[in-house]
Amino acid sequence: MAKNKMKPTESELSILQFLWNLGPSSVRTINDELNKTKNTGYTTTLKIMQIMAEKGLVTRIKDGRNHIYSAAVEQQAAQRQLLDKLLNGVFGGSASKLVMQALGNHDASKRELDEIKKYIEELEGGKS
Amino acid sequence: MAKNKMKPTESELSILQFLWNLGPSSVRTINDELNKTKNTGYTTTLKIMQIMAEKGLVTRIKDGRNHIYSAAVEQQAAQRQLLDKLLNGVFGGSASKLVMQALGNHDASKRELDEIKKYIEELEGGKS
DNA sequence: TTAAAATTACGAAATTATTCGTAATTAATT
DNA sequence: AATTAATTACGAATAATTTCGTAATTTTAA
Repeated sequence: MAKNKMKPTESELSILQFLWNLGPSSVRTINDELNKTKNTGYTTTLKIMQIMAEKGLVTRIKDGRNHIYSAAVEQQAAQRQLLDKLLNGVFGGSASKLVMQALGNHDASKRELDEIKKYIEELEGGKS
Repeated sequence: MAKNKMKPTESELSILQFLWNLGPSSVRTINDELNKTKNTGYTTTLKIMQIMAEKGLVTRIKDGRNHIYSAAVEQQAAQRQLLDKLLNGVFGGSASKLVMQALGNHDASKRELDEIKKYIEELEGGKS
């Protein structure tokens, strides 16, 4: 099983986040991380990571007795997928509503706001 | 029945979306809407809405032979909760990353971009 | 070299979510 | 009133996801 556009489940996503942040990691490492916030059995984590490998969400190599897993989907792709889901799920597809809500609630710094403004101007460059 | 903070499932969210947009509606109405994009049996929709009532996600009143359902969670509350989760979950808490990704992927119109820019300037007003 | 410890493989149980069939109920129509 | 049509209630089938027990394998240590 290796085809693209496989959509990660909730718990697959939380494992991917660790792989993105920590880089290639063993099951043990990931399971330890998970257990900082949620009690999860080792074989549970293992199983999910094995399933992820079947789906092509991660790759793995042997290293001694361990397997070392690496994310095989780009963080950006996952961000995009979740953003889509949120956008259509609860913002009625309006990106600008989402954006304004995000900015309003989360109090970005002036520098961030300037960055975004600049980015918008770039986007508008290709539009006007 | 149950208390708040119930997290809607995927299909519950799509029903909430219609209730938010259309206001209080019968099962028939919602099912018709759903069937514009996805083939869904009437009793399936009914069942999910009944479950939502048990969870307290919707309320309902009798109207003749029908029940009329209303969203019992505010759209904004749901937006904010899910946005927070996404932000901290996959965007490392960076609202600007999220915003730029949203704008980049979803190709807002020039008018929308202008609106957002204006909104940013308002926000900056209270910051400079 | 054997025993202990850690890891992987496998399968199946448990949980959660979705779908739908059928019976019971209610309202409208004749 | 009797028939028909629509809706609700209920329960169970299906599907998807998560969890975990146990056996097999591999490495480390005694």
